[in-house]
Amino acid sequence: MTADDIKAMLHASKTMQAIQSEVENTNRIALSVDCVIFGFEENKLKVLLIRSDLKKYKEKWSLLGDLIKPNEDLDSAAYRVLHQRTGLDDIFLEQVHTFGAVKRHPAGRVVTVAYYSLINVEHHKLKILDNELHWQDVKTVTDLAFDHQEIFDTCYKRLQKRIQEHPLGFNLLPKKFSLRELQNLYESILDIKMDRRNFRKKFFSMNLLTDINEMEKDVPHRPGKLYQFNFKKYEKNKKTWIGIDF
Amino acid sequence: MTADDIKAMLHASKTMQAIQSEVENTNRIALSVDCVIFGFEENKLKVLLIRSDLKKYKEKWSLLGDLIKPNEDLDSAAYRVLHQRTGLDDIFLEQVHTFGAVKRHPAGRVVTVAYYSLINVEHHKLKILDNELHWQDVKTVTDLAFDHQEIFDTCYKRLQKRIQEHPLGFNLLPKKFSLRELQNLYESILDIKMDRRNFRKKFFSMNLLTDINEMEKDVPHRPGKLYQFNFKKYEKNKKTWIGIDF
DNA sequence: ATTTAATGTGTAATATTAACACATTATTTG
DNA sequence: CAAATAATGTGTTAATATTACACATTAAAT
Repeated sequence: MTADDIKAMLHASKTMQAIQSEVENTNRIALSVDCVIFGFEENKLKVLLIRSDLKKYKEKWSLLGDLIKPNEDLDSAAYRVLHQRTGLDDIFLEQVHTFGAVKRHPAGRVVTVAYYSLINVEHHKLKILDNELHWQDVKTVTDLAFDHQEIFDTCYKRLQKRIQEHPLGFNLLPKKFSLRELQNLYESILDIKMDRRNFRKKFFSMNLLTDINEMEKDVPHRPGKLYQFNFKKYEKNKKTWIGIDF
Repeated sequence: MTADDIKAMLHASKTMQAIQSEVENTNRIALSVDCVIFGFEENKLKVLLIRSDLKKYKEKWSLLGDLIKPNEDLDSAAYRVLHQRTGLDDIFLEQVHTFGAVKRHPAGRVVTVAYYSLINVEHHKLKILDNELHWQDVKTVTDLAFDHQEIFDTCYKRLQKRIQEHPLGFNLLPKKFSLRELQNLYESILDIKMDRRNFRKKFFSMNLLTDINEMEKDVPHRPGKLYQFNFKKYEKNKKTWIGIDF
């Protein structure tokens, strides 16, 4: 579509002109993205938080976010925030919900699009030198700044749901992992205990794991086998996942 | 929080000032809501569409939407659009996804928050006098204006998923309905055939239906019993719903 | 009185999920 | 080097949930 096309369209439609005028003038709103960045460390599900900008919220932590630029796609903005903070590309990212209460942010009307992402903590460990940032156990996240607690809760619930429907968990693990690590991951995310035999049976029956004939090293007990995630057969296994009720 | 509090905060934080300035000036974007309004009529799942504003898209249908006002909550904007078009209050509404590609709308940068809603067609039949509006069978929705096809597809998939997890379907039915109507609804939404006996067994076992001791009237065959939806026991039945795989 | 088009009902086979225990192995400790 | 430790690895049975399937019944229409 050329500029002339657009002009022609605009002249052709009164309604359209009205929209155009509104778009240009009064009805614009600041838009941001906020990312709930999950990582798995020390057998705990953690979230990356930053000290709040505002004096009033100085003691509180908040999610990582930024304003969306006028020429930037939503997802690009979310990726930008992630890349800036973690140095990682190619990150799992899912849009969750848009929060737009008029008074949600003290700086004025800011509507925010919330994403969560799953990252492999090992891959970017060196990047968090900044002491404004830290990884926090999700179980202890209770009082974030602004409406970020609500955003976090919503994203965490979404993750809990998704992980029972799709094999997302692998994004949080190193390339090679043991079944214990995998089960710990699920147990941390869902905050439940699972039966080891049934868990193993389930994953093996789904053909998602490739046995790479390596063993764990430097563990103070009998080492377990290491596996890799096998994406190939995933599509065939959409039906049931981990049989956990909420 | 008083105005002075805000002022104090703003002076206290350089970053905050920067945000404030950006919020006020350059980084604002037009925001809209678009609603995929579902209705159930003649045993078909339908969607309410409006003829497109734009000359270029004159032959195409589009979703109902409007710009969000600077002092309006997101959900309020969606409710407003629904109320304006259907005259109904107290409508089932769920936010689905926010679409924000820079070039998604020919009128310039407009980010849109998509909702779907479920309405009882009987309740508002009289309101659609406007010939710019019509109900269209979802099966024939193939070429909407702008990116509305993508929005529609996303919302329809969400509905298909949700209806297997929660008892939303009742929002589309009259207060009293037969099991045939209920099953037709599920079959239309999911675009599958279901076994009648198993369907009935499932719903009865969930204690969601109240037998009101009335029968269908004016049907050209043996009339069925009428039921009402019973919300009371819903929370207890979160686990399984209609056992359909995707 | 017959045809029509639906309602209403139960059981058996299959698949999935849940519960449950013991021998094995590498490491660490005494 | 023997014992203790802390994990891995493995199979079966019971309970539950899902699927497949057929015939008598009823009210209205012809």
